[in-house]
Amino acid sequence: MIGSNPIVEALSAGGYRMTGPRRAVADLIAGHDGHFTAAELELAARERRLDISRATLFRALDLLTELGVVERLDLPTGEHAYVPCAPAHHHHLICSRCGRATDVADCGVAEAVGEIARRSGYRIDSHRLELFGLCRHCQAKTTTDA
Amino acid sequence: MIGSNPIVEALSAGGYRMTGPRRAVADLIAGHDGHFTAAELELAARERRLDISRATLFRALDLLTELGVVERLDLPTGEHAYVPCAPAHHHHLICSRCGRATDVADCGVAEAVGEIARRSGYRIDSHRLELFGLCRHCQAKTTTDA
DNA sequence: ATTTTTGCAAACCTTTTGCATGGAA
DNA sequence: TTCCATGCAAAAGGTTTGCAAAAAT
Repeated sequence: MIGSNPIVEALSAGGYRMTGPRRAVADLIAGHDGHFTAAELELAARERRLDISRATLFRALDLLTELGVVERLDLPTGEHAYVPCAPAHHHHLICSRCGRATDVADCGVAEAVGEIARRSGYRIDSHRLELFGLCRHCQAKTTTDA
Repeated sequence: MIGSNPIVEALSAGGYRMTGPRRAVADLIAGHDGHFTAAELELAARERRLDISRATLFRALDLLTELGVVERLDLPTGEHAYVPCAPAHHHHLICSRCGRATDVADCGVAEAVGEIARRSGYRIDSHRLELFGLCRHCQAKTTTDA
């Protein structure tokens, strides 16, 4: 967990100052592989006695979203959550149980989108696909632990 | 605009009471073919001197969402919006300029989703695809009127 | 030294809730 | 007449902002 953190790297690559709070947020996120809400992150920070004000936390999340190392997504419940991810186009596959998010390559989505464009006459500029289900691990554990 | 309104129908089919506010919301939505936020709908109601309290408006939107005649979606900006739609699985193609939303049939998305499931090992329970672009009409009007 | 970032606290915006009143069936 | 739905107003979230102090370059 010590060592290169892609988020830290993105910050310095972007010319942003490396501050305590930002580093803390970066580490918090890096040590977390599911999606998380701002509130959850705040709680995690408090538990580890990292003192980050809410405003700073939101500002950091905004920044990281802009840098593309984190993406904001909308859960089916309407909650806003964030997932760490590589700054490239991809889709998110989210486990409804453990919250783990996996980046998904295209797998034919682009083609389908092209077909939709053709049929509708729209010029499609962007699309967002969010997939929800159970990861392999959680399927195996049937409905055991929380 | 007088006559059958699918929203009104869905309400009565669902066994809900047909009240003034609900009818007003139904008409407001039916007379609007783009997406809209709760705030926009509230404004529209006020302009037409329809007196609907905010609480009622939100309650109506919830109800209509449950009935599946309206769907809540998340714009790229993070705003919550609603679109009127048929109660079946489909995707939304949204014009970034005029806000009009079109329901889109599958066009190969299901296959792509299947492929993603196969490769990832996830059991995919649901997915949501939102497409953003310019409708034919707005493409034609290049960048003219708002 | 300069510029960015932070923390605080208040403001804001959106959505929800409790409860008494009013309206549909 | 009996429930369901509404309005109000307050509360509850979630997120943003202004500004002075603190920290990074």
